[in-house]
Amino acid sequence: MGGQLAYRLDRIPTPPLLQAKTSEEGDAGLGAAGSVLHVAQDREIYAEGAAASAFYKVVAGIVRTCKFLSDGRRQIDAFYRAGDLFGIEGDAQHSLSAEAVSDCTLIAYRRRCVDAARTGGAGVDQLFDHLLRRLAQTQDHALLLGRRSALEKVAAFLVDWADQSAGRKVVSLAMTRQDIADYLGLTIETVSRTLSQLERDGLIDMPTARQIRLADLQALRDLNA
Amino acid sequence: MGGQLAYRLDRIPTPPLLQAKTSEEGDAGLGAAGSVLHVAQDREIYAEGAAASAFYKVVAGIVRTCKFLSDGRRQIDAFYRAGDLFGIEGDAQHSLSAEAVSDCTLIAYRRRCVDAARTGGAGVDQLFDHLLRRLAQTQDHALLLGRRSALEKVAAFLVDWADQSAGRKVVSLAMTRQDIADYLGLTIETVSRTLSQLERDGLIDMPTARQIRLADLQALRDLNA
DNA sequence: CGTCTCTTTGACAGCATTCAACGTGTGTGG
DNA sequence: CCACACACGTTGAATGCTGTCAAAGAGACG
Repeated sequence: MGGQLAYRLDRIPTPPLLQAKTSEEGDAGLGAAGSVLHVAQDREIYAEGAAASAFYKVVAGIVRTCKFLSDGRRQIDAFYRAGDLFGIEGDAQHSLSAEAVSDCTLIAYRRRCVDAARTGGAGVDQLFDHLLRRLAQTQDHALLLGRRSALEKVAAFLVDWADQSAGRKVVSLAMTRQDIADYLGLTIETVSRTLSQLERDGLIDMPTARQIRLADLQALRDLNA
Repeated sequence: MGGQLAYRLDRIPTPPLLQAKTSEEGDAGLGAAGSVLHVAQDREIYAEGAAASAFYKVVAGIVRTCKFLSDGRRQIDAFYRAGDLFGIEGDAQHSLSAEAVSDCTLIAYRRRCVDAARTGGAGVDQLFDHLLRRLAQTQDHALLLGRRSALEKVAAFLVDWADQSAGRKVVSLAMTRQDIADYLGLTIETVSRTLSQLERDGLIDMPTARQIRLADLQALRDLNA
């Protein structure tokens, strides 16, 4: 567990640089104005511990939220896709950092929308739903991290990602093997080996490394009985 | 990962049997009446998937919430102590099961208190805080499960538990080694071995298996840099 | 004092990691 | 158009951490 240091520290992204555009637009759901911004691939959106002055909605692209240990080990908490909210905090500070997996378009909302909702304003219900769903997802993730084998983890990841991809059987992975590994609590090599094994066993096809066809979706699901 | 089946299935608790007393008492915080009930050690409070008709506050004793895989593998999500709330769900069903680690006294609140709060009623703020705190804790737990070694996990558990025990240096563990293992994503043997190693190294003393004195709290904290 | 559960310890096996080398794909410049 | 660099991904060999299987120790309780 020691040798990851130099290796992993290399991967820590550059400081935040939000190339915000000045456009403003309303948002029916939250009833609050938000400013659109673009973030380049691998750029940090906010750091763990940074002031939580805003939260975000993904318009396009993929976002990851993660935590780091002091020696560079990383745990990805979640990937966010178009339509997802992230960065809502109770504290004044963000408890995770957020980074762009691919080039992203986001809408930033002012934090006080959350505070307003908490005291009974509009959007309470929506925020509640979001928090409850995130909590349930994080609990499922903990079960996966604590009690599943590498094979089960990778299968679960593929099935989840496929479900979110409108049920299509070919999933396009926006993230690297390193991202997948840090999401599943594995190493990049184990992820790669496990995918190869799934392909040998006929459960998946990999036309390219980032394009995965789920040839036997049922078998993949069964791995997570 | 296979041989756990028969072994683990033995540990699944008996069906719910809430020996509710008929007393009623007001609760200043939530502004809602709750009924007091007692649950014996290892009894189930509610099952995963059961109707979430109520949520609970711990008056005395320790509660665990957990998830099971179909083969009996268990992941404990959290331990709750006097004053803690648990069982608040967005869905109609509980996403985790809850069990009494020790004999417990609880207050059950009607679920509609949550629904009322969601639509802007009293207690919104309190519920929000609870959810946000739980989410942050679960995210930390995921980092521990995914990226920490056995030694780091056990040290983190002891430090956490000590923090919650009013900072005293001698912690009384209400739970078994099996509970600790299922919380940390380890086996009972690894937990035991790791505790023995910490004792050999002088970081802790174990007068009894359930009484642990943190002899070198700083060193324990340093294990989780 | 025996029984039962919980815990500890030992020996061994196996899965995931580590370390290392080799492919593969893409973009750039000659 | 090809050569090269570079990042990303795959594969192999060996180590090691944690799990598995087994047995013995320690308390609690009747």
